[in-house]
Amino acid sequence: MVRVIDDEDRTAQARELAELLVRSAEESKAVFTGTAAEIDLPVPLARAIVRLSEPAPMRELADDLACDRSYITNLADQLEERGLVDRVTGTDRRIKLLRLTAQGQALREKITRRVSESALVLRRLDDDQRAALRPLLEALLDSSGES
Amino acid sequence: MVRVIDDEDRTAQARELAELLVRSAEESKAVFTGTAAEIDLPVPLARAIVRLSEPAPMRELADDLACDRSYITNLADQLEERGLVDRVTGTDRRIKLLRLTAQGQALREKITRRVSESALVLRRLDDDQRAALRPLLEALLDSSGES
DNA sequence: TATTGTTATACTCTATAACTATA
DNA sequence: TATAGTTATAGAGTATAACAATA
Repeated sequence: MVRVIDDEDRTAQARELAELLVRSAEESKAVFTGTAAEIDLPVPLARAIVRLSEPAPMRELADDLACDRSYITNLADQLEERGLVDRVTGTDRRIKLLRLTAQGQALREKITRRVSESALVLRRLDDDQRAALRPLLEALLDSSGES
Repeated sequence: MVRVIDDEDRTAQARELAELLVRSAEESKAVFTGTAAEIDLPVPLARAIVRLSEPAPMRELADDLACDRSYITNLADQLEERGLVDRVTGTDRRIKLLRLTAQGQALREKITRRVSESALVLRRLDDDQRAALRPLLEALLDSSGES
């Protein structure tokens, strides 16, 4: 008895799989959201802090977070108000680096530690499962085979 | 030579994996977003239409889409303006069912067909890869092992 | 009294366009 | 003239609270 998968089945199953994928990612993101909430920090600010492992030009942050420069100004203002970053003028005086304050660094460590501890990929998958998952996601993301 | 994975490695790799997962889902969602754009329909309206395979109480839709009842009213207004749904009073007269019009149904079919055709899980993974991916995502989502 | 849907309002996230300062 | 950041403004998406109708 040969296992045959016709196109209709395949499509229906693919849809289910895509939904699973999106839900998995959403649950994973929920861990981050929850951590940010515990710390009483809006998610966008938390995301910015995590990227600031070292001082970075605002422009660079805009590229990293895939958003407009003006929005980074907005985030920087909020982070500054909370005493979490300083703006440091660069040697090219047009550039401003965002640098975590001591308080900002402490918060960054807290966030990354908590997120790591509760990451779903750690809590729900074992080493083998993680090893199996990676190449599949890489194949999914690999745009070299783009149609 | 034994392959040892210490905790620090594991955490770093898990973070990478979580990022891959989120990016995969985002690319998958981008397919949906692109389809909605082609059809000139805001994403939330497209999502609602997809759920309406058959008439459903607004309340139910709110549960499905995990949002507030008032927001469903908002969506329903927009869908109605576009001639894509009707509001049908239920036998319990408090309830209103959202029902796709002929035009709405046609649009729904167009959306689901296009999304299926361009789904990343179909275009980038083969049958075996999809079969391997599913149980991993299920393990990730399985909350029975919740801590 | 509890539930469904509606209204008015407001908040969060993010972008666009025009601007200033520096290069 | 091109680039970095800023300002003012606007838009999308979504929620909260108070309300009306029905159960």
